[in-house]
Amino acid sequence: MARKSGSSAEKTRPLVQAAAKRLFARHGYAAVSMRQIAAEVGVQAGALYLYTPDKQGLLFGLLNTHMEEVLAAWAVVDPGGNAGTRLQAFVEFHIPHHLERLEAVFISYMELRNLTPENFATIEALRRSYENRLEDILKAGVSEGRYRLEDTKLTTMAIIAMLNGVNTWYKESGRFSREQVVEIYVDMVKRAVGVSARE
Amino acid sequence: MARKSGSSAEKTRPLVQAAAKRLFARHGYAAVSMRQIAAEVGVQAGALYLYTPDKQGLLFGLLNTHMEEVLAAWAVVDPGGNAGTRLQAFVEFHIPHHLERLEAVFISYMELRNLTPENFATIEALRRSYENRLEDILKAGVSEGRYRLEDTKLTTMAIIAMLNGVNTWYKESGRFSREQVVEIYVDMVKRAVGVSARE
DNA sequence: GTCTATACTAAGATAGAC
DNA sequence: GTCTATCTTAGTATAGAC
Repeated sequence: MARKSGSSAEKTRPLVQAAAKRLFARHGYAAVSMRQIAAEVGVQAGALYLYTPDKQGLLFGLLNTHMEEVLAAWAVVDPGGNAGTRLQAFVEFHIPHHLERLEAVFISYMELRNLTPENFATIEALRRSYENRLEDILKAGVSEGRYRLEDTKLTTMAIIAMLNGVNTWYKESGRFSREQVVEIYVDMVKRAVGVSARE
Repeated sequence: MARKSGSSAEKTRPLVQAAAKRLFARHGYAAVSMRQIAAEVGVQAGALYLYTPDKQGLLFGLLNTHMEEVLAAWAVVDPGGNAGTRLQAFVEFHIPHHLERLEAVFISYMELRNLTPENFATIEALRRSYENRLEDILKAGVSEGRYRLEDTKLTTMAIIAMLNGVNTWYKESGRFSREQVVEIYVDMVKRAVGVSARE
């Protein structure tokens, strides 16, 4: 049953994506050649075109997968309930999730301008969708009279920037464990939205 | 006295830097060719090598100038005195200064990996130096018993990330003026370091 | 499914005329 | 100080053998 020539296609495909992710993250999309990616995988440049229509397709595939994964993962752990609980859960989700995906996150911020306009629009919509998850929490918190903040959109951007910043400096070998970092950021975020640290 | 052939060199040099800045910011260092830069300036590719040893020199020059400018500008406006005054001044300096230099800031974050190791070390040292200006304020604030925060280094990184984030979303045509954004961020930063909004 | 070979285009940098 | 011309290298992508 099924295909005869076992074929290593379904082994090679993920290898191509992994190699592209690693190389794009390290050297940048524009600086990486199809030959380099092929060399990493251990095939010839021409063989890559079995798995992607072109170089752009590799980049878009990575970013699209990454964004959909973030959204799906948050949907799973979102506890619902009051804004206080959800805001804390969001920080506790966001930091470790993104620390686990350093390369994809890096590419997502650096290579947006190398997407075609259509692809850019798709990724941008997903990103906004994720930001809206946070803003909805802040809006709910304001409605509940729980937060004291000037503007939910602006505060959303400030919090996301702060949380994403962790990816740029966190070292596994550093002074803080991930759990400690998360705890400190939970406190900082709560204070930033106008909740006392010990609610 | 002085040179005979008036020469437009001292007019062309800044044009080259400006064109490189604009193009690197828009398309990325790796994606921009010397021919494109030359075309923007209105000279031939070969002529660029009168003003830079190579493409790398253009990138390094931009980043180096940018970082030294930030440090010098803060040194001028740093009010000294107590940490509360200085922290507010830092936020009021940082946001507009960086909004005025969108392209240079963008390049400074995106193109670090395209610097040679030596050049990277130089720029990185300048960047750290700037971060230390903020951390010193936080340390002073802690000594003065003014702030309630877990860790000055980590809080420094969080604040810088938050402030830099403004560059990614601020639009002149948006709902807030720069002054309003600064005011809101001053409040958020003060709360994040553990000071009540109305100190 | 992968390889070799190649068409085509463009890159960074330099030499030498003007 | 700038131009034209060119060297050398490397890029994306495709065709066709195996």
